[in-house]
Amino acid sequence: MSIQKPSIPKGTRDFGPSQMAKRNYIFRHIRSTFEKFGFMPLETPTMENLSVLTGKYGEEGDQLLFKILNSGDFLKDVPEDKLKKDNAKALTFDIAEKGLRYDLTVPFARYVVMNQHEITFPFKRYQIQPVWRADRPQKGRYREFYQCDADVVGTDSLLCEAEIVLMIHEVFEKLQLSDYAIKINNRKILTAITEYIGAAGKESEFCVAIDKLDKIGLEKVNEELAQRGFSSEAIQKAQPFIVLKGTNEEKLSSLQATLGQLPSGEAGLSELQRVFDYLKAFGVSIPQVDFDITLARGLSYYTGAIFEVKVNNVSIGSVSGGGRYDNLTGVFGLPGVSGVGFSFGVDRLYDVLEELNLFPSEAHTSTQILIANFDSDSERFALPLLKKLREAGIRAEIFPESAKMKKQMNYADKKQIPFVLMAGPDEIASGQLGFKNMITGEQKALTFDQILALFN
RNA sequence: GUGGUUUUAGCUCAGUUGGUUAGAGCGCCUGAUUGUGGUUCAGGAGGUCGUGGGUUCGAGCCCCAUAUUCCACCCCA
Repeated sequence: MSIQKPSIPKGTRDFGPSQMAKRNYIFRHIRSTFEKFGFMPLETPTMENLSVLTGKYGEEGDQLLFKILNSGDFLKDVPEDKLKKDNAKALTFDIAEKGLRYDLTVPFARYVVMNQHEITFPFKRYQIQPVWRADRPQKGRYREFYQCDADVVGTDSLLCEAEIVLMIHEVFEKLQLSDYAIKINNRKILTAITEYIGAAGKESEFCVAIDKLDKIGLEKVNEELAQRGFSSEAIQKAQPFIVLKGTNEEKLSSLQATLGQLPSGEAGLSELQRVFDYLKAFGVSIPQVDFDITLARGLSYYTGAIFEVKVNNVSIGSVSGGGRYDNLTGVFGLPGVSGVGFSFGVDRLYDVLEELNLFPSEAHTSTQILIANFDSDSERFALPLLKKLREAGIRAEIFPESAKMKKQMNYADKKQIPFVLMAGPDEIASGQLGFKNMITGEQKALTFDQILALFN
């Protein structure tokens, strides 16, 4: 057998100990925030039946699904005529009946429908699991990445939207991020705009174009609108909306005169107003909240509020996003359940914190005390001490063999272990153990109880 | 999915028009120092030049294929 070079699939990564320490630092803060706001954990299978996943993310999304090849002779029951060349698409559902989850929201909706009789509504759940997308990878864009979702289903209350903003704010505060924007908009407002400019029904084309304003500028956006079949009159009428400026309140009131006349506009504007009112009622001021009329978001299931969070001055895209979906469970046979949720992208948050150098040194939690191993007698002497250290809640380990002191010290240094405990023949005889601080290099002779007392 | 880009030691990178034995810094190992890391000094190991083909007397360098990285589009966390 020839030796093969080991490799991992495109767009996936290994996470070593120091990376895991930093990732766990992010997970910790997100999880504790979700729990503080009353969300309960949920996990769903890595793979779903393909029929659960398809058709939920638009045509583009379906193409990004990873499909799982059926076991056994997967061609056995495929009709002859489907096996022709250039027929891969039609063949897909015959040879793959399962797929890897693309996000956490659709599996959640599936779970809600399957467990509707046990669930007490409103149902608040959080879910931290990896998702897979057959995207072309780039920086900050992976084929396997973690999402941290929090959703509430079974209530229309806009209090949920306000609490989502609060949770984002809290997590970012804990991660010491302050220069970011929580962009918020409402699908109903976008609908109203297309109606107002006389292009009703062309909402998604409109969204795709204006979503790029930041990136390509007004002129190109207008070009794109024209390309997508908007009349010059419609584009003209859309201008005031695209370039809308001012505070969130100013934007809302200036839109009242135009979009407020339309039912969808009225609904969208008042919903947004309610969210702002709730935030005010909480007594917090979150200057990062920005009503951005050009925020669109691609996922087709959003119907009300939409969110997106972007950290400023970094090379990474949005790190969080979400919105309200009025009828996600409808396709699974449970109509009339409204939900709202959002998701943190841990992998992108990681890249952001790394780029801004914001990981605290406490992010690495390693061993606190290493016990040096001199010989078999000292090893035997040390084991009860090691047990006592651990019982006191101290992260401790003994070097597993009586290697050269140089090697053991080097091990402690590389692993960033702050203290080394010396209990060799001399120390055992005198009862005074050597306790070395690896940061200062200072070494003291102390009894074991004195050492324990330092960590109480 | 479309177009481009990257790949040479563990890491970051040099490598001339195709020409002998492919280099550096850092890291790693050994010793100075058989009970002390991080500093210093001396020595050492480590490469199928992403992979598979091709052109050539001769390929790290040219050609083809493929993988991978990153970028733009598309879309998104």
